[in-house]
Amino acid sequence: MKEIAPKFEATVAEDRWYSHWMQKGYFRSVPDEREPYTIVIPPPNVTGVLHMGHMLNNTIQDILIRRARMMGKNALWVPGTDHASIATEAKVVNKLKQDGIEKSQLTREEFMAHAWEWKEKHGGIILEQLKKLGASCDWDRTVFTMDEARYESVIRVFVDLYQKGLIYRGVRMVNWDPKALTALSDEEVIFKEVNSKLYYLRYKVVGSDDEWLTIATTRPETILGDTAVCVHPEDERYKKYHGRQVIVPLVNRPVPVIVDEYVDREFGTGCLKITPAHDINDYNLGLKYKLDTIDIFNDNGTLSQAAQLFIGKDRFEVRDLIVPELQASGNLVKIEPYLNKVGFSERTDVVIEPKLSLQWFLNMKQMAAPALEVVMNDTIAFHPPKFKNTYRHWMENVRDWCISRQLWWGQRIPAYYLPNREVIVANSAEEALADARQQFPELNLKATDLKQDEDVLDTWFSSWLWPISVFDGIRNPGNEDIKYYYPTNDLITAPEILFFWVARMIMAGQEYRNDIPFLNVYLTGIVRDKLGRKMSKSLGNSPDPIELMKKFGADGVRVGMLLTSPAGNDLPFDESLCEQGRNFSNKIWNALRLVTGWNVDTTLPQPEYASLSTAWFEARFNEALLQINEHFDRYRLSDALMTAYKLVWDDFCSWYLEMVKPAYQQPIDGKTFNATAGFFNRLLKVLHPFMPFITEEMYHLLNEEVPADLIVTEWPKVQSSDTSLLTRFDYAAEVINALRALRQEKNIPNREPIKLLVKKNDTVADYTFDPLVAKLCNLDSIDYVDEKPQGAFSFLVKSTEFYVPAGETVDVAAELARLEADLKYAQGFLRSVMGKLSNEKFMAGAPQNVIDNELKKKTDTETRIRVIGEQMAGLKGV
RNA sequence: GGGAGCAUAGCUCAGUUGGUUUAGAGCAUCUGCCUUACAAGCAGAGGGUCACAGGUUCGACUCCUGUUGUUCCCA
Repeated sequence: MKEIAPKFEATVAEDRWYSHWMQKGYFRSVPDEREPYTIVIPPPNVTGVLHMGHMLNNTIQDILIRRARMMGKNALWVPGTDHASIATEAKVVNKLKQDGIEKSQLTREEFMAHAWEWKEKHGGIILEQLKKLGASCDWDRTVFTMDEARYESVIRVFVDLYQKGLIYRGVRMVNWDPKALTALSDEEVIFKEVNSKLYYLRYKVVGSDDEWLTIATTRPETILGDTAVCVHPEDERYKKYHGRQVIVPLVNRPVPVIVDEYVDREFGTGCLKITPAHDINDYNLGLKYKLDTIDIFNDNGTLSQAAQLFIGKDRFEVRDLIVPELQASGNLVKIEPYLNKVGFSERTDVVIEPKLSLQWFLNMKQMAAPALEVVMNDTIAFHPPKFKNTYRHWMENVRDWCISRQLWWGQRIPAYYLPNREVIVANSAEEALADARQQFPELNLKATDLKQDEDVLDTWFSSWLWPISVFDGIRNPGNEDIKYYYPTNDLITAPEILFFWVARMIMAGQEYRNDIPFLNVYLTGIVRDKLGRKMSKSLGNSPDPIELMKKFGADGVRVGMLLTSPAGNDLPFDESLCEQGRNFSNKIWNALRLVTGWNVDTTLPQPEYASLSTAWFEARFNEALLQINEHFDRYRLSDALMTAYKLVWDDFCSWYLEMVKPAYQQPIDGKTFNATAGFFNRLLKVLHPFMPFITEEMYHLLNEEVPADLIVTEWPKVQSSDTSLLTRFDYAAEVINALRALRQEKNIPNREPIKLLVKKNDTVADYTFDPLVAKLCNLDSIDYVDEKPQGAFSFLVKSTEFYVPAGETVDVAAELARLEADLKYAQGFLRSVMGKLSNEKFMAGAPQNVIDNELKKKTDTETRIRVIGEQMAGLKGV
């Protein structure tokens, strides 16, 4: 007998076990002869702090890793962080601003020094927080997307793809962030509905006295860049203007009326102004009709010289200023309220300005085809598979990837410009110089003649190499780690980055390893609040994960996160989920207190009820373990957890422990105790991936001598057992439940023993569990009778009648009402069975086993109806 | 506007090639219990026209069509 604290002190135990595991090096993995099991973490941003999305995502990864470790695999979970160009640079710029320093005052080198300082100070916070959660990452392998190996890998890949002709530089319409002063990828633009206005403006037709074309626009300030207006070729209203010119208001520029089917005749007036420099569709029309392109904006969103008017003023200020001027000039027809979608920068939240600029692009077509193929043919399995559709849609319509960003924090593009405007792409300035000298010996180039591109690469251009670069597989493709761990097994991430991360990793894998980067992609949902809103810092609707873990324990929170989050489904988070997790911790803790509190007397023989109980639980455990393994194999982690939860709470605690529990202050026999402790150990193993801390603690409390810590013990194996006990137990459980209900209904206290009489009808009675029924229901005796006894309460299980002799009079009316309800149900059920059996087509068409089953239902139900009828007759006859 | 997904109990979800009772679980709700591991608990109970309308089939939550609602992606 051992004294166990009445409550599990989560915080203390968590710190203690985590450092113990670390000190023992259990998370460490090096290649050996075992089968590897690998996960690379989706690297969190260095700017980030742990949020609920990370909690969900990393809990899942830890569960998979811990189970794999227990299954004897060489399990490796590689941690690391992402440099997050835009977000980090913004943070550093803000921080400097607070210190009174403008980025523009600094050299690139000075700024980078500040940025690294910031990273060293704040960049590791999130990894420390993951340790609180129990994340069993191999911390010795922690990497960063901008550390030396990763930086160099990115540069090499850029050079390689450039040499393969897949990277090119071109003028394109990009999403320009006028605050961050950088181009953004399409994925970094968030469209929001905005209440704006639709301005109707009339343009005078050249060579007419009073003929006008009226256009509708949400951006009147952009008319300064107009170089055409466009109408639909079939639009009767405008046919007479084909080939004419109109005058752009205020700047009085004559522009052509062009004709194209792109125009939506129903929208606005059916007449569209064309501003090729500031709208992607207009840009394409501009290319098609060789229109002039007038860029009226500066990089910071103010108007440029080219606009002629309002020079230097902000675009939104100009929108307000230009309207009265248009009114004064007689060009404003009307203004209507209008709801439209406007793109905002994900990082700075300013309105995106479509802008023409010179950027670096990666051609995606060629790489997309094989990447699509491996997903469609399930070489890489998506969980759940419904995301294959979305993936295909994107991959079939893939567009070139703008990989340059006008920032400093990131991998600087290794392109070097020569005085003659030629460009050399090389791994280093030295190589570039050598290369340039060879190509242009006449220039007599010095190192200072080469000017490196000012821009850096998109952060995803380093993330897409992650499963390879964490093992240094770009620089050293033959190294032991990459050969052993790649391809990795499972990737756990959110569907929202399926394209710009997952798809690109698949492409990079095929390009640089000629192999997929992972076998399975598990897509988590989004953690939402009760109102269904995405949790976000700006809404302030996200609980602090660290506080949650303090309150409910890391195990409780892990269980809470998993309870209602099947793959691919959003998780409507509520603290009560963690509370449920905490309650479960408390439940198993108390079960431990019960079992360790028993006095064991090895001289005692094992009672019959106890040997039955252990045989039954053995069968039940194996049945559940089989299901749990299946759920894991199918990545149904919520279901695996729920199966374990019910196995522990219902089967082990509510049934089994009550079944074997010795009488108050009585000792338990050694055989039963050992069996119980054995079950408990196996249950702890099954729970360990979900609740690592409390299970490790309990494992040590339960066992006097622990050969190995729970974290590295073997996952239980399914053993053969007497499965017939399961159905026989279910029957006994029905009897027990009926007896408990009877006691409650008739107010018979538990401590008052009762007698049970059994009248079997047709079916052979099963005596197996009689000793247990007797123990759990405090029965004096169980007797089998042929005749219905008088003056007794009765109930039916299947078609067997059970009687409990009543000390008082039986409420005949109540008993009859209950039987009447039973009868009605049975009769209704029989009707539906008979409906099938009397249907000739059913008899002809249904398979034999289905027909047999219906026939069995028929005889069973008929017997039951007969028995109920007899009971009712008996009651009426009294 | 184009595409995809989803719709089962108050909530979150299972329901595996159509046939194991007249559809299950967890939570929540209600009723009774401080019974000696656990009130963070125990013992029970109620709760669903499987979104709607058709169709295929001996048989539909499951397959097909349409409608409505909803979410996401793309424009």
